[in-house]
Amino acid sequence: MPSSEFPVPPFSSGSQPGERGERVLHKGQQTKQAIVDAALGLAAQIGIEGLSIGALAEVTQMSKSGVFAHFGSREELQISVIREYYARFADEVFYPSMTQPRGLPRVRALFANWMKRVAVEIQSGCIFISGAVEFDDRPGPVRDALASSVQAWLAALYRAVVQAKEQGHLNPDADEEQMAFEIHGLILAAHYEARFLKKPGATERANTGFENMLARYGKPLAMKTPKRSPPSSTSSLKE
Amino acid sequence: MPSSEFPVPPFSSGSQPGERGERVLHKGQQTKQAIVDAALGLAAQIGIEGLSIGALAEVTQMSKSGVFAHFGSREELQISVIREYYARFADEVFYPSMTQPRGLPRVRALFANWMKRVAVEIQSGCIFISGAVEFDDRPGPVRDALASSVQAWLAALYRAVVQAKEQGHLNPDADEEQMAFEIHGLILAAHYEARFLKKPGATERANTGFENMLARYGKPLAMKTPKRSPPSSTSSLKE
DNA sequence: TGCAAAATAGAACGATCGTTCTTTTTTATT
DNA sequence: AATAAAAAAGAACGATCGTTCTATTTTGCA
Repeated sequence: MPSSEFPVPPFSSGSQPGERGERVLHKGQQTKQAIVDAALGLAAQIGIEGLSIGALAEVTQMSKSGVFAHFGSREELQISVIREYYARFADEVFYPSMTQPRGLPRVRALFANWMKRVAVEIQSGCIFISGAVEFDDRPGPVRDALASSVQAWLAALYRAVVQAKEQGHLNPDADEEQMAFEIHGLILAAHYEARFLKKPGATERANTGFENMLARYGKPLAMKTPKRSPPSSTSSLKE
Repeated sequence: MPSSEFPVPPFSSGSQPGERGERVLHKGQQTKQAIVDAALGLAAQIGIEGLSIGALAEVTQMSKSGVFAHFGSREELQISVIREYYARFADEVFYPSMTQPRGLPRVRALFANWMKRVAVEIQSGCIFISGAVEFDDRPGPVRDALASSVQAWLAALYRAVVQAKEQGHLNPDADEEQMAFEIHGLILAAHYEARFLKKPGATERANTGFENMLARYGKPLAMKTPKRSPPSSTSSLKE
């Protein structure tokens, strides 16, 4: 029961064909993957709502109905895109950070990897941000997939902060939820000012803000004397 | 030359009819105002891009062409909405804060009034946020109107922080741009977590973050001895 | 190699979009 | 009250949207 896992993809997935037992890689599934890839790039730029089957057919050099047949509805296409985005986010940000030891190092890694991704998304766009705006007032399965994805990620970040405090890397009165909130704010501000306002130096400001935050919440330097760290039952850095 | 003014509305307004000399209030102008009002409410919910003339005609009980005639194009309608939103933002957040004395009190007022507005926008939506996402990749006059509006506001916030440092209310090595950036992040995080994720307590977290920030950047308590404040040439709180 | 199944294409649907043009109604002024 | 101007309505346009249905092509397996 490894608690370090990124929560099981929080999608009420309608039993995706081909994800279960079958070993044969049918042609349809690989073109479907190609469509999702193209849709992801398109959705990052113009948003999940802006995603149209016609434009997607043009990009993939297919017919509208050919594209459509793989999903059965636009909503299912949108959810597939969110699922793919979620998986990549986990691969690029979450899992690499898990190689770092629990506590502050892992929190730092999560933030650093997140920022590395933000630097790219300043050009390409971030679905978790644009989607939040598009679906904040629009209930339905797409919104649910989006919200549960974001919540899974923010929960993972929060858990890492909690562990940092447990490890004694943070001030005992540090509020973990508050820290996660402020980190989130730094990312959002960087994205806003860089991608929309095209203001330079936004990512550096986010990094500075993160360091400032750690200086505030981190163990005060006066107490930096190495006292015996409480031996964690499950030692080492695995989880 | 009052430098405290919210910058002249940064719109390359094509000489709005009726805004100049004429005293007579023609019927058309007041229905146009009614349309803009309705459009503002609609745009806050579904976004500036989601704004459609058909839906707007339904809300205002008019014909599509009747609505359209007042603007000549959808873009001009969108810009009118942004202009209106900008004016209301100035009236609700900026001008009331200017009654506070220059320095930290005014910065606090700006943030407090901003948060007061955010509390409402969590229900109704914020055009400066949704618009940023919608137009971060879409050049044109609408984007220009939006960006210059946001920049004018952020510049006003920045100026207030600079003044706070000038007044000796902040640490001498406090970075004003960094502070404005972090404040912006707090607002964005509050909006994101409250409006999209429906997580409770987001506005309180933003307030806490603001206080934390002031505790970090503010004058250290040790120096709290009331030294003669440098007499400002233009005394009092007017500007 | 043949043949069923899967994958893709093509055409058409109703709906909505912004916009244009024409006609009718309302307003403001003499 | 008459009249010209302004405001609003109505109808239609081409385009795009998601979706459905049918036909064609491609694939994978016997």
